[in-house]
Amino acid sequence: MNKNRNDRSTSSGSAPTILWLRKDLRLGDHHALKAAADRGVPVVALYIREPGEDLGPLGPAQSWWLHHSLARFDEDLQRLGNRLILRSGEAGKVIETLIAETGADTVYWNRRYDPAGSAADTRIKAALEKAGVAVQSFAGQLLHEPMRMKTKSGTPFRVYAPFWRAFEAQGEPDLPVDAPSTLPAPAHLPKSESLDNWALLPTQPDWASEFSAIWTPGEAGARDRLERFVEERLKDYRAGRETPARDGSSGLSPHLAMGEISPATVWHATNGLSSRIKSDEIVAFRREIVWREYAYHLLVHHPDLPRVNINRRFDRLDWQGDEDDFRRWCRGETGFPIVDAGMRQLWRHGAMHNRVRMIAASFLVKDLLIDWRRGEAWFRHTLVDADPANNGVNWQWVAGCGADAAPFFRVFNPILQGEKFDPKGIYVRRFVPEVAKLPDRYIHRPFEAPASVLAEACITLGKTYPKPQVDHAKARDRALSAYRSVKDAA
DNA sequence: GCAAACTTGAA
DNA sequence: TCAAGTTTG
Repeated sequence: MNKNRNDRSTSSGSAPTILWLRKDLRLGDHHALKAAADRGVPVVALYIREPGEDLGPLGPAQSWWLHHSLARFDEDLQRLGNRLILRSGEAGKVIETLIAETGADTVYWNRRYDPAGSAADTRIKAALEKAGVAVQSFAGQLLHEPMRMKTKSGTPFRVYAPFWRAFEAQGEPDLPVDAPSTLPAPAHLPKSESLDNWALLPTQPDWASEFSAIWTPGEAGARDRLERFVEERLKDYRAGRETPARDGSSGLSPHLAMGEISPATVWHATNGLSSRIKSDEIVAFRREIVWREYAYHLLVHHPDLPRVNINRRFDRLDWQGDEDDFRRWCRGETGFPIVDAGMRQLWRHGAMHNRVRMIAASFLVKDLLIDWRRGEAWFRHTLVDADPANNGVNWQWVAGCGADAAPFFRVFNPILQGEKFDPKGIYVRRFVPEVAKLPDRYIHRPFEAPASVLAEACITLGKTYPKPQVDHAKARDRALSAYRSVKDAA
């Protein structure tokens, strides 16, 4: 710990390290933070509100999350004897300014992998090094570096299964590193902007009112969520994650998206449990963690994937659907209860059950024939777990224009999917109370219920609950012919 | 160059 | 049963 200090003492004394934090607001398993602590000089912990990311600013749901995450992280830093410094502006300029203010001679950060972010980092690193500042970047947002994995022929993977096998062949991911016990601050802390002035919380305060009942942003909340998941839900993961009413998923995605917990921490929390929990369940969960790795692998090799069809043949697809169609989907007024339940859960909770995401997304793309990019944008706006890689990759998967060669005729039937995965309508009734009194038999198809049943359930279709936006069978045929024409044109 | 394989389906 | 077409080893 003292070695570095002695090395530097002749030139720069105890010039501080700037620790630039991004979507890695945690103390545990944070390689840049650990390395900064180990230097034994004061650390300036910096978070920059940058003007534009690739896809524009964070959506309002994730901005709500960021507000609380920054506040928690500042509290955590205070326990280590430090504070979080907030600044706005173009990152390179902000760091230069802060170097001038503090006399820092070193900048550390954890790498990011979104195309705009990593390109910016490369530029900033070059500029700082030219100015004589030492810059070091660290891994930690992913289990393995996404550019490292290659097929036997040296190309990037396009298909998940072989990617998974190659991932497994790399052996266990590195163990997480511990949080440091102190992180000394400089004698004079640089000025910080005020978090409240950043106005990250929604302007309609009632919008996010339910978020805080469900989510606890911050590292402690993430670790608590992980612990409870491993204790309670992992043993029945495969069935639980397919059952919207039970929601057996881990709920870790927003924490991972903000870097409040590292994937290595999550991975290794599922080690050493084999006596209590079947290995099939653990593998199933790990495969989901590795899907995130795979999404970043694709994003690195297809930097425009959030906007551009990976399979360019789909550029010619003749999308339909008007503003009103789109608005009804956003609001959960499609007339298909499972879709509406999902879209309303999204609005109320900032998240939607995985199975229902597929159903709702398929409905937008196939039944309404609306461009997947509009759905992607809405999800980015409303999801607390919006992730530049996952969101684009999964929308492209649903739309059929992604890296995999899924059959184009796979169209989810919202009625059958509802009956299969929410047979008792528990999930639907929770989010679509106006159909709650329907018997199970009609809960996913109110438009087929006899008049007497509707009357009994106090439903007037078109008034108390919407008529179905499309006839699914016809919509399916329309989608198939649109997709077929793209195929034939090739 | 060939065979096997491919997250999540519908009728 | 149907019905694609590419990726990977």
